[in-house]
Amino acid sequence: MPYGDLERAVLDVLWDAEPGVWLTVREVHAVLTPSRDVAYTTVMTVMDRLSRKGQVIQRKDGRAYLYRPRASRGEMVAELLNQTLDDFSTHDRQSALVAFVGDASVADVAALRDALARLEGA
Amino acid sequence: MPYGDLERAVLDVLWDAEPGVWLTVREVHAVLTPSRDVAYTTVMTVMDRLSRKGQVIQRKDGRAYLYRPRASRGEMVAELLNQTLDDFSTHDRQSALVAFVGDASVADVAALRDALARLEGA
DNA sequence: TCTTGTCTACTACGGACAGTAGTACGCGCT
DNA sequence: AGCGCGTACTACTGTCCGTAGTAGACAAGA
Repeated sequence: MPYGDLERAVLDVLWDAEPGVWLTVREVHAVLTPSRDVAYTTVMTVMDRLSRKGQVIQRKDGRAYLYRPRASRGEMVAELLNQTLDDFSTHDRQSALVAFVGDASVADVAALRDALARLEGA
Repeated sequence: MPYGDLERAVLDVLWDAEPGVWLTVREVHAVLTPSRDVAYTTVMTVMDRLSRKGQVIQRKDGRAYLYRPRASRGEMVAELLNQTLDDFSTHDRQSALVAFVGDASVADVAALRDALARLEGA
């Protein structure tokens, strides 16, 4: 698993915000805190690390930093999928995709068909 | 990245063997050793860890252990893809798949179409 | 039977990554 | 001038992985 548990939780908060909205550490912490008992500074550290890794974008606003995800959830997951494919199937990308489709749920298959159809149209 | 560099190299060796063939540590080490200067016991440790993690299957043959991958490369990569999707897109699997298809190379798109067509036929 | 070579089992260490968080310090407002 | 918020810096822990040595079991040859 790339990215830890808390990192993903933070990303989720950012992704669940309105697109284009920037959040402060305090706001993210507030969202997280009912489900996780985590210190403010911990959230800060994690968000800082995510920004170092390029997964979130940091912007200064007065004294505080504002954060927003670098890409949407879908885009970022798509990148991860590609990276997995790159890392593991140097030669054999095809058969991995075939196996993936073979295992896929009905809903996933529908989503794939749909996306491919959309390509067709464009 | 799940699995380290050497772990993947070991898996690659196992995957590149004839399907169904069991390999010894020595054999894997022999394949690896021209490209990587790595000790025999290192390969052994890695293979042992992979078997603890369930990625390879260990079978005793006399004194030595024989190893074989738990699944084919394609199957394992497909699992990883699914896991990424599960971990990250609790709600939003669809849009991740759409983004993935949108970014995909021509070859990947062809592979997907092909796999879907095969499903259709079956 | 003694020796030597081959395997495994056990142990260990260092670096990276992630969760976790305290402390110190700056800055603006009251 | 002091309080509160926010960041910067630092640090500790656990896990994963690369890396590998050493000890001990056991088989085959001399």
